[in-house]
Amino acid sequence: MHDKPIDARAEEILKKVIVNYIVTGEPVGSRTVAKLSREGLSPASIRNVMADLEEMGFLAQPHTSAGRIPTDKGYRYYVDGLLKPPRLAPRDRALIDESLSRAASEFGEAMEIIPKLLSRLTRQVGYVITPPIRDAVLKHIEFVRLHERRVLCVFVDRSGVVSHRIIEVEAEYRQADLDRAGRYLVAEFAGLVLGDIRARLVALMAEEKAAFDALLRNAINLGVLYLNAEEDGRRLVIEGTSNIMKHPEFADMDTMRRLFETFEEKHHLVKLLDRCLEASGVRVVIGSESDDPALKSLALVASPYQIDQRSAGIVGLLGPTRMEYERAVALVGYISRLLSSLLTNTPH
Amino acid sequence: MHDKPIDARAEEILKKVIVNYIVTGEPVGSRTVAKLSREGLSPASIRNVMADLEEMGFLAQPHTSAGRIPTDKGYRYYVDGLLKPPRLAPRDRALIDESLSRAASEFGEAMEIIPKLLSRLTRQVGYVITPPIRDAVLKHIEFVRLHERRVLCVFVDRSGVVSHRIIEVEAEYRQADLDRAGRYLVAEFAGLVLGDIRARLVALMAEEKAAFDALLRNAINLGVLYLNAEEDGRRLVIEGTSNIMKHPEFADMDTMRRLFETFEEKHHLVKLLDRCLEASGVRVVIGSESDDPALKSLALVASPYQIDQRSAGIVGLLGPTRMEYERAVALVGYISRLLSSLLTNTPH
DNA sequence: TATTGGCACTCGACCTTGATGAGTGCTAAA
DNA sequence: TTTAGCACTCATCAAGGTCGAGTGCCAATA
Repeated sequence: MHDKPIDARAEEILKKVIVNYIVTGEPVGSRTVAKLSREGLSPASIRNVMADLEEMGFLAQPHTSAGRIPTDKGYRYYVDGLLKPPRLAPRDRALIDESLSRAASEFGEAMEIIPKLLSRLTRQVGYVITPPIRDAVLKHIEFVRLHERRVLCVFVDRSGVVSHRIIEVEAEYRQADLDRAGRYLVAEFAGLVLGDIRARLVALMAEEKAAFDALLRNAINLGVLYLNAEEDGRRLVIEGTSNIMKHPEFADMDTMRRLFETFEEKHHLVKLLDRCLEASGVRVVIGSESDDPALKSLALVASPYQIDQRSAGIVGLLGPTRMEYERAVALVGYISRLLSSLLTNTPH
Repeated sequence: MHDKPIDARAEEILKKVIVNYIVTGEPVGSRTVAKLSREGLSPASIRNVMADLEEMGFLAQPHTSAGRIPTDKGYRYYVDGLLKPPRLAPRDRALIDESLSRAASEFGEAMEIIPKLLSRLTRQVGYVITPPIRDAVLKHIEFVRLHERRVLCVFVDRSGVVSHRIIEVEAEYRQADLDRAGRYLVAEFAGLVLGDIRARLVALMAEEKAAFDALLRNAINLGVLYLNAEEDGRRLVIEGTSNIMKHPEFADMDTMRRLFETFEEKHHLVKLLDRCLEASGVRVVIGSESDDPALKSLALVASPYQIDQRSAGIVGLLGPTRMEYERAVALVGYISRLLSSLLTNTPH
C-alpha cells in the first residue's frame, strides 16, 4: 500500500522538515534543514531533495519563495514510519495516574474527567465515546407507570450507570405488575449483557405464548419493548473546543465556524469517529483522510478501550494537523490502556 | 433610578440611531438620521443633539470622523422606554407552536428542543436552565446496592425525569431492605416536592429514634442521605454557540476564545444567569451590566418559567449587544409562557 | 432664540510604491 | 554527485497619498 520511493537521506530530510514545522509553525527552508543536519549537506543539495519530496506529494510550498510545509501525505509517512515508539514523559504519566485514580471508582466521573485531562495536557480537544448500551451488564431494571400507556424504564448497569427511556405499551399496566416484571427480569438475567438478554427474550417470545403465565408475558413484553428501541446510548463527551482557537492556522473565522458547527453535531461526529476506527490500538487520521470537509485541517488521534476484553468505546483527541504526534499517540495510548484496566477491574 | 434628561426629539433621534445601527451594523451619521426623520431637521441640528447624547453617555463614536453607535446605556434606555409592546410575528408563533407541540409530552425533550429552537429562530445562542431538583415531585424512588457501602439512588419525577446519585452509607444494607425503604418512601411521600420531603424526614429524624422500627429508620436514613447531598441538579442546556461567530463584531480571536471558555464553564454561567434574574417577566441584561468581562459585548434576554405557579427555571438567549431586542423579547416571552403552561398541564 | 448652511478638520479605509529578505530553481564548476 | 553562485519570486512591512464620510464650530438666517 505505502509507496516508499524514499531513500534514507530524503527520509531524514522529510523528518527534519516535519519536526521543525511542528515546533515552529513556520515553513521550513533548506538553510534551516542544513543547519539541523549534522552530516554537512549544503542547502543546495537539500533543495534538490526537497523538490523531489514536493513532486512526490510529501511537502508543499505555501508560495514560491517560502519554505516547505508537510502535506497530509507527508504527515502520514511520518506517523507511520518515522515515529519513535511512544514513550510517555514521567510527569505526564504521574499527572494522569493522579487524576484518574481519584475518579476511577465511578464510571460516569471517569467519562467526565478523561476528555478534560486530555484537553488540558495537550491544549487540544479531548473526547471519549461511552460504551454502547447493548454491552451494559444488567444490575437492576425497573418500570414506572407514568400515564396511561406510557411506561418509564430505568436501567442500572453493573457499575452504577443509569439509563432510562420512555416506552409506549399496548395496554395499561398496574404499577404492581410492572414491579413484578422488573423483579423477574433482574432475578433471571442479572449479570448478563443487554445484547444477550435481548436475544434470549426474543427467543422466549417466539415460543408458544400460551405456555407462560401473565407475569412472564409482561416481563418479556416490557423487556423487549425497552431493548428494541433503537438507540445505542453512546454519548460523545468532548472538552476543550475553545483550545482550537489558540492555533494560528485557524485565523479564518469561516472555517472555524463550520468546525464548531461540527462539534455541535455530536451525533454525526460519533459516526465519523467509529468509521475511522475499526482496528485496535492507537490510530491517527490526518486531515483529508477523513471525508468530512470541516475536519480538513485537523488530525485525530484515537484509540478504543475495552471492558472485559470487549471493545467498548473510543478515547482520543483532535487538533490541527500540525500536532505533536509523538506525545499525542503516547498519551492516548496510555490513557486507553489505563481506562481499560480500570473498567475491567471495576467492582461488581 | 432612571435619569431621563432627554426631551422628545432627542429620544426620537436616539431611537433612530439605535434601530438603524441594529439593522446595518454601521455607525450612524447625522445625514442618515436626517433622511430617516420625516420632520425635516437638518443634519447640523441633529449633530448638536447627537453631541448631547454622546455627552450624556447614550452614544459613542468609534473614532472622530465616524457616525455614532449606541453605548450599553443607550441600549438600556431603548429597551426600557422605547420598545414597542412585544408582538410576535405570526410565522414565528406558528413555528414555535409546531415545534413544541410535538415535543411537549416529554419534559426532557422539551429541554432539548427549546434552546435549539431559539437558536435557530434568532441565529444566536439559545439556552434553558432546568428546574432545581428540590422542586421535583416524587413519583418513584429506588435504592440499588452497588458495592459494600455504596448505594445508588434513582429518583423519578412526576413527569418522568430521572435523576440519580451514588451515596455512601454508614453500614451495609441488603438489597431487600433497600427495596422496602424505597417502597415506604413512595407510599408515604409520592406527590410531594423533594424540598418538603426532606424537611419532613429531618423532622422525623429529630424525634425519638427508638420509636421507629428498622424499616422506617432505614428509609429515613437513606432519604436524608440522598436529599442532603448538595447539588441543585440544574443543568444548563445551551445551543447554537457557533452562531456567535457569524457576527462581525467578534472578528477578534482572543475575545472569542475567552467567550467560548465561558460557554464551557456551564456551572459558572448558571450562577451568573440566575443572579441576573430574581424578578419575573422577560429581562434584558446588556453588556457590562453583567459583571463577567467575557460577556462585555453580549446581551442576554432571559425569562423565568413556572411549574404550577412556582418559578422553576430560566429560558432565554444570548447574542451581541447589537441585537433585535424587540423580536428577542417577544420570542423569549412567548416561549417562557408556553413552556410554563405545558409543564403545568403535564399529566401526572 | 433655535435652526441651518458653510467650512475646515479628522481619521479610517484603501491603494500604490519601494525596500527587505527569505527562499527558491537553475546552471556551471569542482 | 555535490555545491557555489546568481537571478528571480513573492510575502511582509512601512511610508505616502487620495478619498470620503462625518464631525465641530461659527456666522448667518427665519
